[in-house]
Order: sequence, then C-alpha cells, then structure tokens
Amino acid sequence: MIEIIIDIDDAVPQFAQLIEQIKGAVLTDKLSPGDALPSIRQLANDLQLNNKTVAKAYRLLERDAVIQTKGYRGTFVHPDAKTNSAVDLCTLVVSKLSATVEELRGSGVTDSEIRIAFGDVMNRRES
Amino acid sequence: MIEIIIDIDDAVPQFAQLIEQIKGAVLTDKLSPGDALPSIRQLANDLQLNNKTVAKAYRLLERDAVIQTKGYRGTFVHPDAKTNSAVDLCTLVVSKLSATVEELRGSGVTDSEIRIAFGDVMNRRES
DNA sequence: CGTTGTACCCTGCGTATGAATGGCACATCG
DNA sequence: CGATGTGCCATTCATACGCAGGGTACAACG
Repeated sequence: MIEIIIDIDDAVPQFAQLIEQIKGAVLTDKLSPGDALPSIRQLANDLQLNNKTVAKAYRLLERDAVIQTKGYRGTFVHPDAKTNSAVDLCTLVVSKLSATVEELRGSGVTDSEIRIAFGDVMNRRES
Repeated sequence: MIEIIIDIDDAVPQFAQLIEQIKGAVLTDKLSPGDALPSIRQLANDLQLNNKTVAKAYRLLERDAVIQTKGYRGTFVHPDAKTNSAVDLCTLVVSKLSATVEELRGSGVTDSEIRIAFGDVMNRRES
C-alpha cells in the first residue's frame, strides 16, 4: 500500500494532490505497472474525499496513460506509467499557449482582448 | 456631427459600443480621414460617459489605426481608417487562439487545464 | 446482488476578472 | 492659463470560473 496524504488547506486542489502523489509513487517505484489501485469509492473513503474528486483524478491519470481502468475489473497502473508520469502535459500546454499569446501581444493586442477572445473560443464549442 | 448612442443596459460594454459606432461611421462615410473628433472630455460629457471610458475607446481605436491622436492638437480620423475599420482584429485573435486551442484539445487536454494554463500564461508576465 | 467505472443533475464557496467610475498628476502646445 | 492626451492610484459591482460536494442512475462483470 502506498501512503497518500491530502491536505485540505493546501492551495493545490485535492484532485491535483492525488495526481501528484500517484505519479510520484510511480516514479519512485512504489507503484509498478500492473499494480492494482484502490477503487474510486474505496480511495475516496480512505482519504475522506468525495467520490467525484477521486474520479476526477483517476480520469486525468488515465488520460495521461499513468493508469488504466479496466471497466468492472478495477484500475491498474499503466505499462508505460513511469515514462508518462515524467511527462508534464501542463508544461506543454503552457508553452504552446504562451507562443500564441506572445505572438498576439506582439501584434498590439490587449491582454483583455486576448482574454475575451479566449473566452469566446472556449464557449463556442457547445453552441 | 455624427450621432452616437450609448445604451447603458446593453450587454456590450460602453467603450465597445463607442468603438463600434465610430468604426461604423467611418465605413459609411459619415466620418472621413482627417476629420476632427471631439476631445475625450468633450465626448464623455456629451454622451454622459466617464472620461476613462472614452479614453479607453480612443486608445483602442488608435491602436487599430482608425483614429490618430496628435497630442495636444486633438484627435483625427486616420488616413487608412476605412480599411482598418473593416479589419476585425478580434476575429484574427479568435482564429489564432482557436487554432491553438483545437490543437490542444486534440491532444486530449481538458478545457479546464487549458483555462488554467492560459491563466498562468497571462499572469506570468508581471512576475 | 454487489462492485466496478462512469454519466448526469444541482448547489455553494472563494477567487479572479472586467467594466466603470473617480481622483490626481504630468508634459506639451497655443 | 486652458485644453489636449495620457499616466497611475483607487474602489464598487457583477459576472464567470474552478473546486468540492451531494445525489441518482446506468451497463457490465463476477
């Protein structure tokens, strides 16, 4: 069993703390590919978290290919977990966005306008 | 004199309404290159707006090369005003951002994460 | 049946942001 | 001096968003 500690008062969101610690456990070999992870409800109960919070962390971890959910059979550590735990998708996103934003700023576009346009782009999806 | 009407209850910000109407006047030849515009304080008084609101609109209009402020001599319609009024900088910004965002979404990045990363990018500047 | 992951609904709290307003000051022209 | 555009300081209000929580329900296994 791995030890996971969630600090409610931490500025870092709970689901993010969970992700960090699971990725950390993979990187330090406390979790190995194929290992079974506690179920969402189980872990939520152990850590005194809401199901949704744990589910969110699991969902993101699976998208990052750090874990693998096998439907009704539970959740397991992904074969390439160690590699994928090291990759910081967030950093990639930031750098990509940064490039675009810098380009726009260079064109004399106001930060406010960039924010507004960004909001539009993010909302246009559902309409 | 051109007629400008600002609707306080409109969802569109006042300064944006001002910009729209001035650009519109340029496109319909109610304003021609070289024409003098009312001073910031004057227009603010006429339209019952705050100086800052008008100043904001003028600042953005000048950046879009629709008007030209000649310091203490007042503000005038830019020689290329008609061309530049047609260009919607906002649209350009939206399309550029849209491309980047779509690319990220395609990589499986969550909208929330994009928003967070975007916020980081916009704030990292001052630090 | 019970457990698995997952999906949808709605709520409240805290924070961040923009919009608008106000005040004060400046340098430059005429 | 008076007018110009411009700068920085501040505040108030409303809105949007993320985070967390609660509830209910579903299909697919064992």
